[in-house]
Amino acid sequence: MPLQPVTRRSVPDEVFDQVLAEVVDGGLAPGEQLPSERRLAEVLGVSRPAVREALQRMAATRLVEVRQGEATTVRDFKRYAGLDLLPRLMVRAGGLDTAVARSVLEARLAVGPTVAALAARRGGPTLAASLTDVVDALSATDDDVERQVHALELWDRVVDAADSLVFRLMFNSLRAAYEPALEALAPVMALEVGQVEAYRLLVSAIASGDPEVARAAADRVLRPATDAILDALSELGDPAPDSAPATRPSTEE
Amino acid sequence: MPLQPVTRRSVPDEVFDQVLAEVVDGGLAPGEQLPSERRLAEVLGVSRPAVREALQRMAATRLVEVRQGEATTVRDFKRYAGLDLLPRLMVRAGGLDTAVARSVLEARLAVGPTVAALAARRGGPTLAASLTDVVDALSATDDDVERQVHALELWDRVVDAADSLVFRLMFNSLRAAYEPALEALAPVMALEVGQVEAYRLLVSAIASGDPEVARAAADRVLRPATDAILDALSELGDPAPDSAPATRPSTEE
DNA sequence: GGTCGGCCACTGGTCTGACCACTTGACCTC
DNA sequence: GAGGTCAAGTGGTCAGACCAGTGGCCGACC
Repeated sequence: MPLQPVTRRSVPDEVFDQVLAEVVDGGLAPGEQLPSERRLAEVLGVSRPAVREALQRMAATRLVEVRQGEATTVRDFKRYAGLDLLPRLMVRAGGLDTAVARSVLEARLAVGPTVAALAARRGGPTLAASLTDVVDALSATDDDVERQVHALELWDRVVDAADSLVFRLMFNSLRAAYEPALEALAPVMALEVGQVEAYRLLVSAIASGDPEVARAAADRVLRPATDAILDALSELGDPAPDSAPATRPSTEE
Repeated sequence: MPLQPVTRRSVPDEVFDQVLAEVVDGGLAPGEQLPSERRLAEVLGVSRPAVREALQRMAATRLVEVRQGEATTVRDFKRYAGLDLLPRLMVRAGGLDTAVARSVLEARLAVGPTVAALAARRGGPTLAASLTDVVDALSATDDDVERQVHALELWDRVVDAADSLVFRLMFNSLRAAYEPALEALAPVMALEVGQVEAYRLLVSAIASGDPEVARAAADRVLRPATDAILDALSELGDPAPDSAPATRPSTEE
């Protein structure tokens, strides 16, 4: 294997990940108190600023609550965490969390057509050409990874055309969860990104300016792969074999 | 006015907000370089760890890119920021951003019915009673703020019943943007949270277990106020009067 | 003259140790 | 017992130092 680039994880990143895992995987229940910054620093063998930086990021993500003079307490992440936490939850305990993957697909199927409809209503005169360019690029390659990249780019432009900040941010969050796994997903996504004709229909539907036609076309693009993967997921049920098992026994106090 | 609780903003918070405003309001374009941490600390009159903490949070939000040995550069927040940034974007430059508010309403109208449909499909036998409790509480008060709180609680439980993490996180993000403005929104939301009957229909539709009926009922709850507010927004157009004008002239380098 | 190499200035990364500000609860006084 | 006081522990902040990369300058070698 050709010399992988060295990944340098910063100390605060490391701390953040450890505490996050503890919170997300249930080692620390909501309401529980974290060790003090000094104590954590001592236990983890790092300086207090490093711990502090990690905890502040946790607080910014609404995963813990920190108040001066009191101990830092764990919040209920399921109730308060934002969509930005999605990437971290996709791969809980060392493997893909199938329940989370399922819900990503559901959300995609629900939101995609709506975005396409908005894009149809609001897209400017140059939109059609812009989208066609991307589909041309998509159809020009046989590589499933490249196709996924082009499909993402297509959706990116559709989202832009929809001119709705919330959908834009949702898309960004979902992409952030999706992109790291892009190569691993190539086999399962091949079905979707291979349907060049469906994409072309979507583009012309959006260009036509009819929201409902665009909505239906988007559904046609997304549904086949969504259904197929959902079926596959429900078949293999809960366990996620293959990958390494959980590695955090949470014996720590 | 009865002695508001003192708000203590931490130094890193303050720095974060300032840099964020600079990035979001366009004072710093994507690709531009931020001053060095030392320089920023000097200019802002705070310590370097404080600046550092703020910049790390900016990086965690994907608003800047920081690499050791190089200057920290601004990223295109519209392309990379996640849904968690929404609260900060709602009130750009001192007033409510109407374009953002519009898009929140659109998203709500698109996602709400889908969530209701999922809840109908997956809700357990105890769901109906749980939802009815909330609607009872909602109908028992005349105060529009309280009603909003109950409506939020209702949606919270519906989202729980939908059993889909992504929608859960979306809801959390949207709520985080919505809750701070809850009191200010009481007048405009009165129309929606006043329709007790529509909520009751929604609950029974979800309880019936028919996804499409639930979807329609949710639409009926959300659409009136959504349309009304969207109309009002498009009438008053771009300018947002009343509130204080922008206060950051971005003359700083 | 061109290129390679090292030096240097500058960036972020991390640590140490200190002090401030706040909360809590025990204790002590009235 | 009610009140205030105080000490201990928490997070908040700072100053200063050093480590670790990056990129450009510049001289030495080919």
